[in-house]
Amino acid sequence: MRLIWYNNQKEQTFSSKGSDFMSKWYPKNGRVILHVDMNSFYASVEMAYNPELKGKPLAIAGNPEERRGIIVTSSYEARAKGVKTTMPLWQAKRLCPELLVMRPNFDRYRKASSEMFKMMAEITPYVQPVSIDEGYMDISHCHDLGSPLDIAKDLQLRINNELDLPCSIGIAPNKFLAKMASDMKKPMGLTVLRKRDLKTKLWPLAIEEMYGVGKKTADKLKNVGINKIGDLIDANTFELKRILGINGERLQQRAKGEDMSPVDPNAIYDFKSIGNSETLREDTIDESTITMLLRKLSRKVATRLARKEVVGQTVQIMIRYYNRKTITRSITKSSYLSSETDIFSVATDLFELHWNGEPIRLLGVTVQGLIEKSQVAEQLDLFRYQEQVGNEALHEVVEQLTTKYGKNPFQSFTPSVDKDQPRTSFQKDFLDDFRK
DNA sequence: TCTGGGGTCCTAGGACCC
DNA sequence: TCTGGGGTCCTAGGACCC
Repeated sequence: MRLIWYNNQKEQTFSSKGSDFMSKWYPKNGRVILHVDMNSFYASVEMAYNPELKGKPLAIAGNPEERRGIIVTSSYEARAKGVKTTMPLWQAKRLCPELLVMRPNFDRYRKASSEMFKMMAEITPYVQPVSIDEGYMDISHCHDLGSPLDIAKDLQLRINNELDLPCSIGIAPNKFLAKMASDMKKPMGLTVLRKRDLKTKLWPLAIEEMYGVGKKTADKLKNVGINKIGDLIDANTFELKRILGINGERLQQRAKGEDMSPVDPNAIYDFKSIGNSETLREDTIDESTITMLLRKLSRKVATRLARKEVVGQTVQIMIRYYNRKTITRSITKSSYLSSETDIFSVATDLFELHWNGEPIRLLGVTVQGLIEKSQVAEQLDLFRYQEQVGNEALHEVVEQLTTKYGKNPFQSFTPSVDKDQPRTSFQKDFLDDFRK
């Protein structure tokens, strides 16, 4: 019997106790989640592309020609010499003088990425990409394809055989544990992390190894004597909440091995912002340089908005000064914008209003409050209707529909229609009805 | 010679409304 | 003359992740 992977062979023979068996090992939320994590992805793709690079210390760096380049990814050979992600290039070269450095070829990476996600999608539609090189899969219902371990093994082999790319896969009852598991063995690791493995495999890990715990959080936790993931279990929940807010509670839940968050294939479609930023070659106070960069960034953002067919309501700029002090300033407009001209104009206004005159190292432009272009048209419909029939008639219709649907998608609907936009499919249905 | 660029989520204060 | 309490939106900053 392979349907219950929680049991290894031995224990299965012990514990086949009828119904109790099912409830014990294939429980209420008996999910099986994989986390697939490509190993040193960019470097591996380059090696697959040019096998002569294999076995050599290779690094992909932001801007190899420039002073401020940093290591984005490095091969295991480079890591062995101490080269690490985010390390400045000059530092990496000092540690490893024979380091081969390439700039990123994003088109290659995107191609490889889409091939690997295709392979996952052949196993199940429940695939959630989280970045170019990692994703979750919910294979709870894939009994026909073999045991979870077999499925993972097959997938790993296929990615390796057909794409020449190594990956690690974590197998667990939820996303958090799967993520932690895929991290435990690299490269080409396959790690099963069951609830009953937590004590030996998860809890002894240093607290900073935990997903969601960065430097700041680790410091705060260590200050109260929490040094290992297991220490979170017995910690006082109120104390954790006091120190870390809602995140404290969540970390404790996860340490206990609990994480109900679903694998959501649609998550990638509701992005909330699109932005571009760039570090200048040299710190500058030259206004024409600044203007040129703001225009370039606005253009990039506008192009990406257009490609995704969305528009946004808020424009944010980011200024990083020579001393790395960074500020953000934003403004929300009453209408939506998406053109280079509009974004540039708002960004420039914000810049002129808030620049303190000190030398600038980096500028960024981001558009937030995104909605689909098509929904703006729907909104205009509403607006026109309001103008035609007046506010009261509009109210009446909305109220009728609210009764029908049980809730009103335009919560603070009156008096300004243009403030609220449909966001959910429910709202779309509502609107379709409304038009009639 | 320090430290890129793309994001998400959370917090906290003030404005404003009911 | 002084006064509640809940809710949402906007803005800025911080923490984290890849």
